[in-house]
Amino acid sequence: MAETRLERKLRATGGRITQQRRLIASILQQQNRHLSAEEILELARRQYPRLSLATVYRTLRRLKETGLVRELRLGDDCYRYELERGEGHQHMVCLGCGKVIEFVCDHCQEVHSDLAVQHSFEITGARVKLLGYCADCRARMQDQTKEKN
Amino acid sequence: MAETRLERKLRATGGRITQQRRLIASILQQQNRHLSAEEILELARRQYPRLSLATVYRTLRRLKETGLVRELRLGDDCYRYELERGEGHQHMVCLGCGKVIEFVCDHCQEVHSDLAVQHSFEITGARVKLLGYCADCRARMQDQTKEKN
DNA sequence: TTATATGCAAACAATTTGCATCCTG
DNA sequence: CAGGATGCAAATTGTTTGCATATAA
Repeated sequence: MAETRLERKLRATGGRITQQRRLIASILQQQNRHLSAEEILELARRQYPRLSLATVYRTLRRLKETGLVRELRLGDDCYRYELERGEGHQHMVCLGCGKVIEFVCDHCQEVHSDLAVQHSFEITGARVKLLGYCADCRARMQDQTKEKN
Repeated sequence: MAETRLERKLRATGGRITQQRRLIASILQQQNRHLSAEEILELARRQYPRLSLATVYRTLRRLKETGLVRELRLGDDCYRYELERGEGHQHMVCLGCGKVIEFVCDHCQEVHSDLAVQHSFEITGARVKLLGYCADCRARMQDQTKEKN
């Protein structure tokens, strides 16, 4: 259970297990996608209306420090959070519609390791973000071009 | 000359060539590293003291749109800007001292292209950010551990 | 019981915007 | 000369913090 993992990690860093923390962790687990603090707040308030945004941020920071949560930027100016799943997935972000496509790339990881050795750098985390256009948006752009002719 | 390239690009998108824009572009060119808007302002004001931060941001946005400038996030909560050099370099960011190591990785680009094909995604830009610790910081951490013994 | 977590409101920092004025084309 | 660009100050947005209160251990 993620609950157990959460509790273990929190206790290991001298933290307490509160309703709020459990709730936020469970939301990240259920949704299984990069949520913003605001989105987490909204979802969490359905079950616990008095939750504050400050607590969401504080909890996310804590979970990030324990390594349970991964923090990223996808292009809209806010941090996004997702449960660390350990498979090191990465993201493609469509500049047309904002859609985010996840992918796992073992090959990337090998290349990164090689680079790290070359620069005597020790990698603790990698962020790959491919910007561009998804198939749908490209199709839409095609259509619009046709219309004009 | 970059001046010419700047002028061409700006005109192509219906923009005007002003002292401020020229200055900001030349700073990015000379410094040849990821600067924040504040840093650019500070450098620019040495030559043109009445420059405003708003103009810096507006100019950077414009240069980004024309493809002359690349915008990135390196971990300190502000955007950083660098002249688009076309060789698609990427960054390692040291979590200890903030140092940024640049690297060029042709192999990465190949892998990204393959991924794009697989997901029928069209890549217009790639951001790879490797987080971790540089050699200096690791050495320092070693020393500190020794001290305690 | 006591230190950690919370909620609320206020504080902050980075970026954007409205508007009168300036200047390029 | 007209419309885009600038400077200034005010506004916005996302995130953090201070403090009194609540709660897990």
